[in-house]
Amino acid sequence: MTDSTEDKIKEAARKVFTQKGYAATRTRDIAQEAGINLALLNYYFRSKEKLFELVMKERIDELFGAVIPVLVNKNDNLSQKIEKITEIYFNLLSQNPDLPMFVLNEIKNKPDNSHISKYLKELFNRAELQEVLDSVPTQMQPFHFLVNFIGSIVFPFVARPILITSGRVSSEEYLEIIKQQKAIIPQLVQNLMNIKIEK
Amino acid sequence: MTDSTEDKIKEAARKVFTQKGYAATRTRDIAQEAGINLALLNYYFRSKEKLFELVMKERIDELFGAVIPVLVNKNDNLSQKIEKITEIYFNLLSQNPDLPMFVLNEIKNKPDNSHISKYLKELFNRAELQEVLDSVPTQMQPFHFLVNFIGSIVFPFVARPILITSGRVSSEEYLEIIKQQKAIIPQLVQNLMNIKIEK
DNA sequence: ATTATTTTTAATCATTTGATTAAAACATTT
DNA sequence: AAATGTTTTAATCAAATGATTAAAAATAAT
Repeated sequence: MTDSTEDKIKEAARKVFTQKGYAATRTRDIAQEAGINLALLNYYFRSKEKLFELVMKERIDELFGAVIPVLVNKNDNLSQKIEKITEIYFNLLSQNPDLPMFVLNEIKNKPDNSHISKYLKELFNRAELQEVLDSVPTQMQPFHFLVNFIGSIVFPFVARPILITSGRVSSEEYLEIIKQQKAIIPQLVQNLMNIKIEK
Repeated sequence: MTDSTEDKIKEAARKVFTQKGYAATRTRDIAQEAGINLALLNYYFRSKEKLFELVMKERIDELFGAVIPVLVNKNDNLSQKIEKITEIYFNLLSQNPDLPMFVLNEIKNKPDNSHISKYLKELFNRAELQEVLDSVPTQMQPFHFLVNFIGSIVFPFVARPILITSGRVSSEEYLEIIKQQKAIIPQLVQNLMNIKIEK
């Protein structure tokens, strides 16, 4: 617990921004969460906006960067990669259920933030990604395949608030759904590769 | 174009709230969008919060209510219902791409708003829904099936901002993905029903 | 036409909010 | 220990924001 003040603020910002989103977050919330004087936030990070961009980059890294090592690894074949990515994502999202919604929503809200969009472009245009996508035996566009694969992982997490709030699913049942979803992903992906596209 | 003042405000609120979310929306934005004096917003709707709840209910209705008639219709069998629901959703979301993210996000942000949660509970606990779910021949929980079905429709829309901003997909290519996604939904759903669950 | 009622406006209020400042407290160097 | 540099605090600012008010304008009722 001997975090530097700077780290305490960044950590608090990460938590509050992710939970409430940029617009609903008050710099005072962050200061309180970090247990520091409000002025220190500006002393270390200049502005709410700057602090946000920092956090946002880190969260994007967390969400997308985690799979890069797997994609790059030449020892794994496609189905091994898919298995590992699934494993990584279910762990990551179980620990950070708000993460995907946060990133999706903030990118939607500020699509023209140059820092962030530049960062995203770099991540999504890496040669390694293209290489793996090219190796997918599918009739649909490889990127379309990716959307479905990732969607089947992410959507149950994004939909959690509505499932719980609707009262249709208890917290325990929700966990059961997540667990089962993880188990069936290999089948879902296999089925995806067998999808027939009519020309 | 002879909308009443009240309707003009509600329409503007619907637009701005959906686009920017509750927290980022300024009542002045709504007033300007509606072309009315700011005070009229409070005159007709008391507060930002009240106006928001009104809009939110309508949007929830739009997002979930549209499929009720299809579910209820006794003349259609399951695959016909799925086909019709797919059709309805792709049309709805093509016209309202921000709608699902808005609803998902705001419910996440205010899960304990009593009005809204009560409304959601009613929608999700209708007997008709249960009846249809019970008719799905699947090894997974019927509600889990629903999450995957709806996810394969909604996720491509939720992911749009990130796909476009990443530069990996042009607007035209995105439309192509959506179009193809719609076309393969019957296969996806069929595959879903064939998923094997190990006990 | 006059009065009453409803709708609209401009001005203003009280809070909230992001940010700054000047001084204090603390740490480091000489 | 004195001087210098860094971090922290309390107080404050200016702008933004949701909301109200009192008067004006428009509409309806008598």
